[in-house]
Parts: sequence; C-alpha cells; structure tokens
Amino acid sequence: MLQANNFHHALEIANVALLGSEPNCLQALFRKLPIEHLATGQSLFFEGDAAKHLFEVVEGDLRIFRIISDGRRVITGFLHAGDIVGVSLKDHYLYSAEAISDTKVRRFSRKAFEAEVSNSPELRPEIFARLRDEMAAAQDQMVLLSCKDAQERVCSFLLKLLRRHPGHCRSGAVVELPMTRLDIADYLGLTIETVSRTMTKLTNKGILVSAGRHCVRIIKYGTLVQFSGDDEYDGDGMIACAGR
Amino acid sequence: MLQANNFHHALEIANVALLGSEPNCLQALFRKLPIEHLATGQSLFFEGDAAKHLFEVVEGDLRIFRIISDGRRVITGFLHAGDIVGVSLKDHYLYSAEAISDTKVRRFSRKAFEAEVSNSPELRPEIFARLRDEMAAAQDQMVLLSCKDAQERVCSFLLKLLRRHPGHCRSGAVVELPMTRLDIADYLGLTIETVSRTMTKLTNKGILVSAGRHCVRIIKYGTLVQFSGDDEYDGDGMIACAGR
DNA sequence: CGAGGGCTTGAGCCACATCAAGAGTAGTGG
DNA sequence: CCACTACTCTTGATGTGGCTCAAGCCCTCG
Repeated sequence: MLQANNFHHALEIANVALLGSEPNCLQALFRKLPIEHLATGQSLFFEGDAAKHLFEVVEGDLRIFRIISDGRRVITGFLHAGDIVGVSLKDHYLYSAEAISDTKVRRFSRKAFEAEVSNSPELRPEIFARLRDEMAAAQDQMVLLSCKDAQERVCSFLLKLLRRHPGHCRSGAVVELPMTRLDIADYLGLTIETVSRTMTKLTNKGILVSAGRHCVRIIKYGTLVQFSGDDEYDGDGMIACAGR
Repeated sequence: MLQANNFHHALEIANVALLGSEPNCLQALFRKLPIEHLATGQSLFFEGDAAKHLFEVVEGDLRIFRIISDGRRVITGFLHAGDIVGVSLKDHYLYSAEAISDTKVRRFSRKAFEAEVSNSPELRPEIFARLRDEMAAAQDQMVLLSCKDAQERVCSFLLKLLRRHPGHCRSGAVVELPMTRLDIADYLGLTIETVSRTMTKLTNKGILVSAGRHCVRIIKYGTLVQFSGDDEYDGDGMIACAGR
C-alpha cells in the first residue's frame, strides 16, 4: 500500500544518523532526508495502516480523510507545505492521506522521531504547539459542522485558506483552491451542488469573482468575514491569521 | 471568574513541593492536591481566560463548550471522572467548562505541570496518549457531524457513553445521562426536539426503554451498534471500548 | 473533434428546524 | 403534605435549507 517500501531501510539509517545532531527545530529534523514525490491523486498512507512514519510536506497539498461504512468520504483536513502529518498518531493511522496536487514530502521514522523528540527539550514545545493547533482547528471545524449554514461554511473555508498567507487577508487578494469542489464539499459537510450554488451566490453578491476553476479573487473581504459567522475578535489576537 | 482565587498561592506551593517526587503517572501528580467542589451549573473556567491551570475530574461530569457569535452554544465534549482537562491548551482556554452535576476537581498549576512533564520521561507518553485520544475523539465527532443523520448521532452518543464502562457494551445495560436533552442536542448538532423524537422512536422500535429522565436501559445492543453507522471493526481492536 | 471528468444550474423532495402547546417533574415555601 | 412555580421534556403542525435526481455546460486532453 505504501509506496517505496524498499526505500525504508535506507531511511532508517539516515534517521538514526541524525540522532546525535540535536536539531533545534522540527523542520531541521527532516532537512537531510530525501524528498519523495507524489503525483496528484496518489496515496501517502491509508487509514488503519500501521503508523510507521511521519511526513513533512515540502511542497504541494494533501487531503486527509476517512471512508465511513456506507462508502461516503469525510475530509477532516488539508495539509500544505510546512505541515507535518503524524504528530497525533496512535499505532495506526486514523485517516488516509492523498495528494491533491503534485506534492513533495520527506519521510521520517516514527520511532526515531519519538526518540529524537524525547531527547530534545527544544523540540517538545514545538510538538505540543502543533498538537494544540491541530486541536484548535478540530474545534473550529466542529463548530462549523455543528451550526453553520452553507454560506457560512464556504466563507469560513475561503478565509481559512486566505489566512495561510499573512497579508492576503484583504480585498483584492487571490485564493488558490488546489482541491476539487467534491473535496471542498466533503470537507464542509455539504454536497458538491450546494458548494457550487453557494459560490455562485457569493459571486452574484459581488463578494468574489471566479478566476478559473481553482482560483477566486476576493472583492469584499470585510463582507466575507461577516458572512463567515465567526466572532471578529480572536482570543489570541492575530495568531490565527499568522498561519502555523 | 475563576472561583477560589485566594486559594491559588497555597496550591502553587503544594505543586512545587511535588516537583521532587517523580510520580510515574498523571493521576499521581494530582493525588496530593485538595479537592474543589463545583455545584451543578457552576463554571470551572471560561473560553478566552488565561489558561493558568489544568484540572483532574475526580467525580462528576463537565460540559465543555463554545458560544458563537449569534449566541448559540456548541458543546465539543463531556468530561467525566478520571479525565484531565487542559492538556491541549494554548495560552487561553479554547472553551468554557461547566459542571453538569455535582463535581469534584483537583487543580494543578499549568507552569508546574509543564515543568513536571518536562522532567519526567515516564509522564510524557501518557500526555501524548491523552492528546491522541482527544484528537481521535475530535475526528470521530467531525465524522458524526459531517454525515450522520439524527438517529445515527443519538445511537453513536449512547454507545460512546456505554463504552466508558467496559462490560456495559451489551443488551440490558443501563446508561446514565447526567446531561440535559439540550446538552445532548448542542453536542450532536441537533435540536432538543429532534433528540427527544429520536429517543422516542428508538423506544418504539424496542431498542431501549426509558428509566427516568437521566437513565435509559439498552434492550438491543446489536441493533444500536448497527444504527450508529460506525464500522463494526475498529483499527485498534477493543481499545475504543476500554475507556481512557 | 470527440470523450470524459469537473462544474453549474434547475426541479422536487425530505429530514430536520421552527413554532406552539401541553405533560411530566423537581424544587420551594407555606 | 400539598399547592405553586419553573423548568425539562414530549408531541404535533408547519416551514425550509440543503440533498437528490437530472440535464447541460465547459474545460482538458488525447
């Protein structure tokens, strides 16, 4: 299932070699590892597989999702360059991960990672910070799914993408949507038709204009924020806007 | 807002005194601390407050929730005896916490807690395990809110409560529902009327019988599982059923 | 230029929300 | 002990947002 199985042994050795170096940030842990390439649609791992590795997303985007008993798919998040997947893993992956665009990742042995983190007091706060961010994102998503209507969900989603790039939180900014409408629908707990209709409505209201299938330009940022149904005030100030 | 503010200084001293003792499990950390009592409906802390403490629930139940801009409430979880609240906190509480029954808690300084965990290699895996469980629960909740219908939500909820007591996962078991219907509704993303109607329907189908306002007896456990819409198979075997 | 996949748009329907009333239960005070 | 009150829960009637089903459009790519 996991590609490049023959590759792992070499990586283990590379990981072990890193153990003495005491890197002071997570990214540094991964820096020396070879880059693996994923084509659009290719899987990184599957829900239920033994969780032997963590990954750093170097470039591109991934969707993480679960398939439920009736065959439907729930996307629980998207990952982008700079994100690390697997920090919150149990023995088995809780979800599947697939590339939604051409993507580059670095693979790290889970065992070596845990040893590394356990030995490095500098790294632990960073791990905890990422876990906390992940929890906060999950909370926000629960609020969205619990009680936002279609328009609020779509606006919240667009804002979330905007906020990944500080300085893009303003009218005139352009949002890239690397995922398909179906991905967005499965993430927002809507159908593809409702997402499409909602985008059209937002366009008719003059809040955004389409700029190709995977791109929209925000015309009225303030209105978008209002429509998102979030409180303007955020407990941690602008931290939510500064990205991870 | 937080009660017993005059009490904190003494606690800090108690916490510091613990630092030398190297406890080997989280519960042990809290064991020596005085118990604080919360009456039904009383708040433990509020969303946005500076997160200065963690709490161990010794007895009783809490709801954790957020109030959104239009005044609606989203309950993101319930806490029970043995749970620890605050492991995943940022500088400020992400949610409010209120007692839903008479509740006893122990309070631990966040700073001392972090020092303790940082000094104790035995404690860290336990912390991570709790964070992972919290993440897994959040994922499950997202799946529930994304695509389960009312009946599936209510059945999943009842099963979740049952699974807190190993051995109760069978026909004839009794489930305590310390929270109100409104709490359940706000947790499941439904209205109080829909929760009530769904419970009635399940009763009419012979799956459960009411045993007072805060108590139901499960008659057909297997059917309840089927109706919950979860896969029978769980990646980590019976772990999900063994409670925290 | 044709085929297939992704997206948009329309019509009708259904599950759940909303609105409204009434029944059951706990708590209070005389 | 009972009456009064307030709250929780249940049940019914009606409304509606988003889902389902269906068709057509628009890219992209061979």
